Amino acid sequence: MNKNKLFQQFVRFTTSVHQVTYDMTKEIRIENVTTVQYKILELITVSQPVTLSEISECLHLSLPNASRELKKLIQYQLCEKIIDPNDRRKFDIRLTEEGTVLMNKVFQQLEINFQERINNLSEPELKEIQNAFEILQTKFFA
Amino acid sequence: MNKNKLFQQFVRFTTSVHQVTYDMTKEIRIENVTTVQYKILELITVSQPVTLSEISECLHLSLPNASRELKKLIQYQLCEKIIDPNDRRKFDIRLTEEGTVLMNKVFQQLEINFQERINNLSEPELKEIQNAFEILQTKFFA
DNA sequence: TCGTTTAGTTATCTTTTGATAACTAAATAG
DNA sequence: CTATTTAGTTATCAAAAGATAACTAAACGA
Repeated sequence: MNKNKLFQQFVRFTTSVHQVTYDMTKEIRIENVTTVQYKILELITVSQPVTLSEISECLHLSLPNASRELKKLIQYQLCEKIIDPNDRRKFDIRLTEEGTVLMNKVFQQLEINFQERINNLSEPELKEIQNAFEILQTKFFA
Repeated sequence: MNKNKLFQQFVRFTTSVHQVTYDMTKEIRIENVTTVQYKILELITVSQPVTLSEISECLHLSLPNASRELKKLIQYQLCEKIIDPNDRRKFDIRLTEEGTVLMNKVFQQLEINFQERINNLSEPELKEIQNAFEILQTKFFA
């Protein structure tokens, strides 16, 4: 196996992934919510409940900056803190009712964009793609 | 095929890709070069020669902002304009000697990071990965 | 030739993001 | 019980990135 060729393929591939995910999300813009704030919402949505430290780590934000941005999302009533009874320094963060409704809409739109992309593919092709996701996820992007 | 499951797999997958590419590039920091400027350098490197409009479009920068950032890269002598003789409004952008040396180093480092990731994989696994890249690139992220 | 479009520039302003210091309050460890 | 660590906050400053208006100069089209 030519590992340099594989590397070049990897570079092209990741570029495409970034391009496509950008295109799929670019139309999604929530009022008053900046890019970073949206990323936080996305993270909460998929791994709720989450602590501030986790947000900070996953999104590579300093704790002060994560705290500041979260504060705004709480002001907008899109998420809320639930203090951990076992450790009152910590708290879990969840979407509010309103935030849940909003993020459901967002993910529905995302899924529509996704379905459009795979619309013209045959059943065996879909199987291939599923398989490819799985292989890369477990063996490379683990 | 359960398309909703596939969508969820896609979401997890793209998250991982972003995570891994972030980790692989985070240590790379060129003096005085900001994130956007680095993105521009990367683009020039892989698709040289390139026009300002192409940079603007590919990186989703307005033309004025792209122009401003490019100007700085030219000041740092990392790239240069080559005016198109057929259309003197346009120009091609290329890396300078110095820029080429720098970006070679960057890509070498990237490749080292990449090789480390695939180090523990067997030859058949590498083949699988190569195949997975190819399928996703041609059938999904095209 | 003249108006229009294209490609890019310059200047300016705002918003967003990043960094850091100094802080509180709770938990934990010796 | 005290010292330290952990988890997060608040305030402040600086840098980066985004948006827009007004511009130049070349090319193009009728």
